[in-house]
Amino acid sequence: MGRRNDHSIEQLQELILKAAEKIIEQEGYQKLSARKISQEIGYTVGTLYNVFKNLNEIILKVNARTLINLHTKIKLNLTQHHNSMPELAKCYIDFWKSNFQLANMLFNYSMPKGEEFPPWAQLEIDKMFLTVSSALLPTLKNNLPLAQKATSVLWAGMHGICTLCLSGKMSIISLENAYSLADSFVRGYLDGILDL
Amino acid sequence: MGRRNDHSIEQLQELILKAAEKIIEQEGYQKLSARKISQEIGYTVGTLYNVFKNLNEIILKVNARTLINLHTKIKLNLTQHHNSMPELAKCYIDFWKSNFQLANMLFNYSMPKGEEFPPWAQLEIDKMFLTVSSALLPTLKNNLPLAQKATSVLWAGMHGICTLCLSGKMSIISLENAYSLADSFVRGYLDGILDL
DNA sequence: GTGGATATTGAACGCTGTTCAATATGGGGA
DNA sequence: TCCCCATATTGAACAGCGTTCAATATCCAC
Repeated sequence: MGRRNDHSIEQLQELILKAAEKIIEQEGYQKLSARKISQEIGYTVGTLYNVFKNLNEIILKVNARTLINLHTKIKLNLTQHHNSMPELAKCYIDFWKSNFQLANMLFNYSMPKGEEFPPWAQLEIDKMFLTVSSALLPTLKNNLPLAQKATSVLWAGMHGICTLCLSGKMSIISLENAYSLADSFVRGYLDGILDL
Repeated sequence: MGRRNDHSIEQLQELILKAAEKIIEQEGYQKLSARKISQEIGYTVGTLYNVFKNLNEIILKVNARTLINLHTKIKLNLTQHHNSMPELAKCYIDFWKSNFQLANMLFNYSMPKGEEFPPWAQLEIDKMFLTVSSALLPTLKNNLPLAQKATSVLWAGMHGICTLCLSGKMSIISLENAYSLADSFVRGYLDGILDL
């Protein structure tokens, strides 16, 4: 068709990422394909590769958006509920519930062999860790190493609960008791490490 | 080539599953392909489809083997260490470390849309749950509902720790402190729920 | 020895990510 | 106003994917 100039590169980026997110939420990230995206935005495959290096880069950018989205929700929840970890756990489950496919991709997508995780992604994750560990610090007698370890454990634990509950792989762990498990986990663990 | 009769169907099954496991451990399950398996075993693709319904079925059978393997290790560990949960946690991490790609597939592979998780897979998982919750029961004052919930939490938590540590996605949660996190988690949580 | 049963093949189909020469067009200069 | 060139856009091409199935080559019973 030749030159069209309907959209700037920035607009195309946004179109592509929005389309990718739509497809992922509808069909899962394994079903995402370059041709589907291009069809969705009314361009052909080639255009995607003018705007992004490849599909991997598109997925990374979508993950970055999901991550920032999650971080924003976490910060809001912490201020609203005065750094309550049980409340944060609920918030985390809610995020997984309403963004299951995107959250799934965020944590399960693995780089093609040879490629390295981009530093900005690590940085964003580290920032989120800092947000949580700071909120946790007062509860744990301002013991910083303990707060960091607890953050890791809480994070990994909530990740496990959400993954297993929402994937439906463990019949015993069903969605309805995700909240109940998370509550038992957060309260039990925080209570336990204060004793030890 | 026509009829060859080098191997019985059972032998072919074993050849295929062994080859699949080899490829998965080397390259990850996303890189598994029918043509790679067939090349590995010295047959052509068509033969795979005489023995198994499709690639999905092969993956499920590999997962079943991994699951049984894990269950065996768990049972052995529980008897060797007198139902110690911290020891079981170590055992679980070790299993993930030495079978990372297979464990990864076991927990992350999701069925093609429309297909349902086979009942025998659910059954095997439930059996493993029972093994752990039975071992946990005496520690928790023979409170069965509590033991079941605790098993779910411990399971999900260990799953999260292993996933995040071994995928290397969280720079803060590194492999070296997987054991340390797991220990804090198991001891802290079990101590905590006895208090609450 | 021969014929039928069947294990094995491999080409074919429609999908995938990615590349890149060809092309059609918007906009600046004359 | 017209034209030309820079370039945004295209779509055919390639290799690889899962899956199917008609053709085939071989084994085994008779």
